[in-house]
Amino acid sequence: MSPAHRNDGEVSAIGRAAVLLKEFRKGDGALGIAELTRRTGLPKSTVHRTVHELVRVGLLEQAGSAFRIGLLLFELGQTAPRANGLVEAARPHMVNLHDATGHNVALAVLEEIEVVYVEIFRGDRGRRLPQRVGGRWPAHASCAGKVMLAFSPADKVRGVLGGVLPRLTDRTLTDPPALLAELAQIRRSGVAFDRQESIAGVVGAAAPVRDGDGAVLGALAISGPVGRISLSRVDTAVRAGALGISRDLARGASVVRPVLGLGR
Amino acid sequence: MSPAHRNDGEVSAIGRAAVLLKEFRKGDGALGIAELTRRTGLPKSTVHRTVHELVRVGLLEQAGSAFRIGLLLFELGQTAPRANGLVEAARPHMVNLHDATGHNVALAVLEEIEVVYVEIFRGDRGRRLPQRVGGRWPAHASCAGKVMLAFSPADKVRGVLGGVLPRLTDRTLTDPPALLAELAQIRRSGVAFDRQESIAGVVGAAAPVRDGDGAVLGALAISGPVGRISLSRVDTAVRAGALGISRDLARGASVVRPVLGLGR
DNA sequence: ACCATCGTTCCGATGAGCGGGACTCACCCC
DNA sequence: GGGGTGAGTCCCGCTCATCGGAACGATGGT
Repeated sequence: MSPAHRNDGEVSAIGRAAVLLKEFRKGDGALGIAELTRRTGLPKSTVHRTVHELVRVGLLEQAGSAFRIGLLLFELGQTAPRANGLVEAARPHMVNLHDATGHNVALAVLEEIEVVYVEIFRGDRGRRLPQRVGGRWPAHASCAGKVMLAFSPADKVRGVLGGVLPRLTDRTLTDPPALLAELAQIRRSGVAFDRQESIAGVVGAAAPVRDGDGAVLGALAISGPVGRISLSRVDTAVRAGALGISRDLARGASVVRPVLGLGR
Repeated sequence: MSPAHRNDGEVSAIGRAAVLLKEFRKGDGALGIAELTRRTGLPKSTVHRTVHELVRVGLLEQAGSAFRIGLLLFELGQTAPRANGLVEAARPHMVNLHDATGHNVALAVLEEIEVVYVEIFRGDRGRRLPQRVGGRWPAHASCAGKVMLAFSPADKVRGVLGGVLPRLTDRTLTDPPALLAELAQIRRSGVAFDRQESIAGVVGAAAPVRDGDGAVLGALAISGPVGRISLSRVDTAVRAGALGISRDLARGASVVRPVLGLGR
């Protein structure tokens, strides 16, 4: 009822729980009740009750008087199907690319207006890159994101362009017409480049990974420090890698697990 | 109020949500409303409402008329702190062991009466093993579980012995006194063996991984098909590997992230 | 045309969740 | 010692979101 609207429109108990869980994405480790209260703006007693409930069901775990992600979440996250089949098919190709180039090799999927990295092999100089497996990045400011947007239905792209496009570097494309032109160009060439649009001093290239029906499931990207990486050379490598993954996905057909049950 | 008690004592909305989420651990991919209703025993309309709420907050995602783990869960699972620092420290040592032996190399932590595998490198013949990253296994029927139990406080062990100890093979230790004697022996030797106690035809050895204070954080295990793996030889390798990881953990001290922020 | 099974929607009753506020510690600084 | 600050915990009356039985529409196999 307060005129100021909440973070999201969270009314349900589950919504509040999700708001609390999301605070742990930033990877700050363990958080206390007061810290969560401050960050979420929820009433302290609500945070207290909800967090303890989350501990009871195993989604969080208690470490002293602070709380952190529980192993149940780790367990559930490992079974995320969209990531799973894709990563398994991609890994060998990613290793090859990583060995051959020595640069950062990443696999990402598109979620709303952001990309989520599902696997990363870091290059020699890549230890300091902020991208993490499971982390997010604005789609318009990443070659992986741009290539996935380029092959997305128009309404999805419109959704991205509708919001504000954060400017991460002075080269980030934040102008909708410019971005649309770039996407059209990517659609023609089949590859997207990041020319210091995400991080100053870092460039990269990305190509789409498709399933047997041609639908784009994700993107393979190679990136590295400007000067130490040749985009024209990486261009073909990343295309070949993405095609290889796509072919394996089409052959393996069943994105379903090849694992045997033995329940539990 | 029904005399028959539910699966767990779930009364809260969060509890019901967790019951639903746990159904996805088995890795069956996408589940429909009716399927979830059947498995959980919850009323259909409750399942419907709760699942759609979970989709709204991003914990699940909708694929046609079925539902599956959402990327938010993948993301949260990746930040599970207990697993994270440990895996990062362990990975190089695990790769070495894997290259040197060609057998399955696994890293596990203890949660209640089960182990959770946080990283696995499969050996040549290991494709068919049912253990998965993020999967669980009864602690008493695994060398990794036994070695962690051996160095756990007595009341934790009592909790394990209190319940029923499932018999996975005809060699599984299910007799509390026998198991206690085994744990004492492990405490003396510092290494635990699995002599076809978890899976017929598979043997292995495990050693504890400790932090700087000597507290046991997890266990490193090597396993392989009986006959193709020599326990006496693997014994020393797994001890050395576990010590190496422990040393790196103590040096790296801060189990905290070395990553730079760049929020979101 | 029938039946089975799916997902969806409705709606009255109720109790779980809500949250303001009070409480208890532990700690630090006058 | 006294007073402040900020932590986690607890209480309790109000109320609104949750609950779940039941009805509904869509689908598809026989």
